[in-house]
Amino acid sequence: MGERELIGPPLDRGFFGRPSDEVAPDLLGRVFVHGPVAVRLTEVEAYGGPGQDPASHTYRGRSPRNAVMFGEPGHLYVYFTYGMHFCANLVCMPEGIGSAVLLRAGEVIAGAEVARARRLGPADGPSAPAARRPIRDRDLARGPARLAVALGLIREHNGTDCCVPGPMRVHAGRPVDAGDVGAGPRTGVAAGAETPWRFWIGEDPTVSPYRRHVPRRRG
DNA sequence: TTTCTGATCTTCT
DNA sequence: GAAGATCAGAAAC
Repeated sequence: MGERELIGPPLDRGFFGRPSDEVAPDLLGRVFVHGPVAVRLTEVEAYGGPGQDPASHTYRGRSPRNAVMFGEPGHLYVYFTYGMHFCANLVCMPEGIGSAVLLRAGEVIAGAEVARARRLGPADGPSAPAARRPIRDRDLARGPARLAVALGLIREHNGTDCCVPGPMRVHAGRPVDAGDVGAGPRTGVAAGAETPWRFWIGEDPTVSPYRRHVPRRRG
C-alpha cells in the first residue's frame, strides 16, 4: 500500500467543530503530517469545552497564552511547559469556546529518520547521538513532548491553520473501531483528574504509560 | 520493572 | 512566588 492510501485525504474544518471529547476518540488512527514527518495518532486527551473543565488552560478564561484555543477550530495550539517542553493541541468547537485535543502519542509512519534526528538533537551538541542511548521506533512519538519534537512543532507553529493547503495537515488515515478505543483519566493533571477524557488505541505499543499527577516538592 | 528526582522557564496569582 | 497537560536517567526493589 502506498503512503497516499495510508494517510488518506485531509480532514476539513467541520471535523473539528465539535466538542473535544467527541473529536478526541475520532482522531485516533488519523494521521498528522508536518513536512516530511507523518504520525498516526494513538493517544489523545480532550480539554475544555462548553462545560467547566478545571484541568484545561481555558478554565480561568482567555489569556494571551490560550487565545488560540478560543479561535477557529482546526488550528494548532502549541504551548511551552515545565521549562523545556512543547505540547501540541488541535482546537475544537466554534470560535469563542475554549476547547482542544492534546496529541499525546503516535506512531511515526513516514519521515522516521527526520523524527529520530530531531529527538537526538544536534550532532555536535552536548546531547550528541553517540552519547545517547538509541531511541526505539515505538518511542519516537510516545508522549506529548516527544511527539512535538518528532513533528518539529515549536512556539512559532502556535495558531497554524491545519485545514488549508500547506505543510501541516491532519489526514483521514484509518479510523479505529469503537471496540478498540480505550478511555480513562487524563495523565498528569491535578484538577478534574477523574474525567475519563484520555483516549487511546488498545494494545498499541506507542501509547504512553499512565502517570497520575504528583505534586512537586519545593526546593 | 517501578519509583524517584533534577532540569528549566512560562504563566498566573 | 509557586505550580505546571514532561522527560530521562538513576536508584531502589
